[in-house]
Amino acid sequence: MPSIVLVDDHSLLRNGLSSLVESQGNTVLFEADNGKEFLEKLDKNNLPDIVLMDINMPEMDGFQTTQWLKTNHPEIKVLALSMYDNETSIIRMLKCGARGYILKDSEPAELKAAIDALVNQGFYYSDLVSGKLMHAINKMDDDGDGLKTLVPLSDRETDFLKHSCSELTYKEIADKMFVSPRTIDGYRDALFEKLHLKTRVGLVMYAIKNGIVNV
Amino acid sequence: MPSIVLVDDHSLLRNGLSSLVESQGNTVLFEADNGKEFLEKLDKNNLPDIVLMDINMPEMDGFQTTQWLKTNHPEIKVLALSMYDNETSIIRMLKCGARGYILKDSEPAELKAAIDALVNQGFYYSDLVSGKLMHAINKMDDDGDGLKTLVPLSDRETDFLKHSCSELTYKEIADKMFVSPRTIDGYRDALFEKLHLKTRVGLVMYAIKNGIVNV
DNA sequence: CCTTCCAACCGTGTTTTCACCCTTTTTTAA
DNA sequence: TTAAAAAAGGGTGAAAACACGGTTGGAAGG
Repeated sequence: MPSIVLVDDHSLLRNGLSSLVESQGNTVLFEADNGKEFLEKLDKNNLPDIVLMDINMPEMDGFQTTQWLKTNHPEIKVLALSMYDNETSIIRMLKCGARGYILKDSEPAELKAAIDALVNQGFYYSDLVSGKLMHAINKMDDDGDGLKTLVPLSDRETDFLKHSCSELTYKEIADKMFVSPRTIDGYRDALFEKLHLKTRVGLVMYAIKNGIVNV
Repeated sequence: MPSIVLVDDHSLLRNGLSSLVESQGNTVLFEADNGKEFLEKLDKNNLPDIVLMDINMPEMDGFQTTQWLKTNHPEIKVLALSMYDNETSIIRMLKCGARGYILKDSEPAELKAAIDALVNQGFYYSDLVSGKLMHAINKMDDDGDGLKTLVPLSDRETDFLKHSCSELTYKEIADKMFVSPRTIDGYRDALFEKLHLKTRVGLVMYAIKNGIVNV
């Protein structure tokens, strides 16, 4: 009987999920509202087999938390649970050490299948995940830049990206970030290059899809 | 024992929610994936007391479905269930006839309180909703335009808004919509006016927050 | 019938955004 | 410790976005 921990900031979903996975024959060790709370509640003498991990959370998100688990408790298997099926999130989550990825609009049967697969085979790659992986690999070949989908953004760039999702002009953003407008130009151009975009709207959509800003 | 129907496209959440509300002493009549499915499943001889209604759904969203219920079965009480706490959604949902509005990250206790309130008093206005309503009223006084938050957009404007959430230039959008770039200018200016915005990024953020485009 | 309203369209001018090419300073890594 | 990379700042010009003030033609209502 696999022991499971739920990490998600939507407590209605989390509670419901809790009864669901228990009815499917699992034990829920505890629940946490976000990554930070999860770390606090984690008991070294009673570790879970599986963590059902949301991605977008306040305080400490799914990427960070999964990464932490990868280095500190690699034996704990993470099943990512997300609202969205965008490629970058999937790839990034797998990069951080997740063993599977399912959407919140999956059927309960798929959740069960995923948990079983994690217990028995150690991983669960749904058609969705396989498809996205395949697509990502194809794109890698296209532009010879395999890192494309998982470009790390610097703190300043992330900060700039957040400010871009507003009606501020670049000059105003420069003021808020205490740098010259030219520097902002630099951040923007760097992001255009990295993310293969060409307009500010593109930046905004990227930031939202990847949870850099919260809508 | 109040009978309840769940309408939400995230079946994991829906299933979990189902066991949760049953454990709280309610009957779940049925579940539906979206508004359209809900209408199909609705049995005139066995109507629910309460509908737990998600807002963002494919096919037919929470606004439309609630509106339909308001005209066809006003005795059925709708409790809106949303990810986001943005004012326009709340106001619009109440306008459509919802008797309450709770967030998906509420505690189960709040869900129970809301359902009880709907049964006993016919409505549930949480602090969140009251606060937003108050704020909306204050803003009404500010600009003398009470309709501000619930401006109806024309089909063409909505269409334009969707296209705006891309890297297309206005000229390219004009081509796609088979009108002159000047007309697009007009749509944009009209939306700026209606929504109190001044940049394209503002439009994009509005479209996303109000579910006009799906991320 | 006339007026009002609205959608579509037009012109002009300013501001913002984007592209491209550049230097200096600081940090990182071989 | 020296080479390379990253971060910051810069200039110019073209393209896109925005502001404002118009025109036209058709539908709705007094």
